[in-house]
Amino acid sequence: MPELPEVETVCRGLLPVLAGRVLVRIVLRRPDLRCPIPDGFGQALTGARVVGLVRRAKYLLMPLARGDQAAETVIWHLGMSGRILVHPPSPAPRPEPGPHDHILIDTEEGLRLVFHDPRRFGLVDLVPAGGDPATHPRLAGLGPEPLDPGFDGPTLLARLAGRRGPIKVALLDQSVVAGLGNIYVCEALFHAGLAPIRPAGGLSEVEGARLAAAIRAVLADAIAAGGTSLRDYRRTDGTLGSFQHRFAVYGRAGEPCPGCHCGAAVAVPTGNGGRARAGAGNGAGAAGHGIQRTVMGGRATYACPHKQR
DNA sequence: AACAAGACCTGCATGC
DNA sequence: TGCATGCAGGTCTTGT
Repeated sequence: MPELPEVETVCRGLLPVLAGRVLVRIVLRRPDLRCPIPDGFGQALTGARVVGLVRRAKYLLMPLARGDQAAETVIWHLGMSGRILVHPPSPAPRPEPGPHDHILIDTEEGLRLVFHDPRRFGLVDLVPAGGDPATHPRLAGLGPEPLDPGFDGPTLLARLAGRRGPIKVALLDQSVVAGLGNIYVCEALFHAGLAPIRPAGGLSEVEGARLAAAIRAVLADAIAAGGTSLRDYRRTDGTLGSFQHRFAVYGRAGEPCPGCHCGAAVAVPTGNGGRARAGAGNGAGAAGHGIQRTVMGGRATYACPHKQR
């Protein structure tokens, strides 16, 4: 689930709550996430102060300090179903953690941070004290941040050069652009008017500029909406994001295209809150108009074949 | 280097 | 109602 906007939303929610807090108690309830929680994780956090919280791609980086000495940096990834929730201090005994609450972190002031991840595709790792997070193996190969001021058409085209596979698949490659996932790739390609099947390295300068702008616009809109909540994602206070109500194509197989309105006369709304049923989208009128679902790179792909070329 | 496919793990919706 | 099946927001590994 969590793509760049969701991780950014979590980051913005956590930062004011956590900055400056001292961590006093760490409970690892389930060590086998996607990767084993590193040895010394609890010791590294216990007694450390949270200096800040930043996002890089879909990762959260939480630098720690001891006194005025920089200490380790915690790396979080939420995988497909991960959440980080904050429970305020409570005089009453806390409820027993649920089966998927894998890491509990208490602060000096009695806040509790809970890392919850049913599918256990998430991970945590540590950057050693004094180390540069950018050189960490999981971060070193990441492409440019699409919301950085320097991200534009030429930057994107340079990353795509030489790739003959579909643009849809290339944009999911975190070494090309960092932070995009299946939802926002579908949405950005729609707004750029580009067919997902187009060879990645074959875009013109104009198309590259359009795509870069569409990526930035979609991400900015999604962040403003607090991210997308389909099933698992929650903000740190447990509330839902709302961008799922603004999808143009994702999960809308069989519905009319919101751009060119093709397929409108024979639309078959999915009526299930935005999640399309597998195989839906075949009844959208003559000549395949309306939003269509295909599978590309093993992932569901939604597009309007009329508007996106 | 680029690409395709499979694996990881669990919960949910659907269909029978 | 209960069971089997397929699908899901991500990333890594393996093989071509």
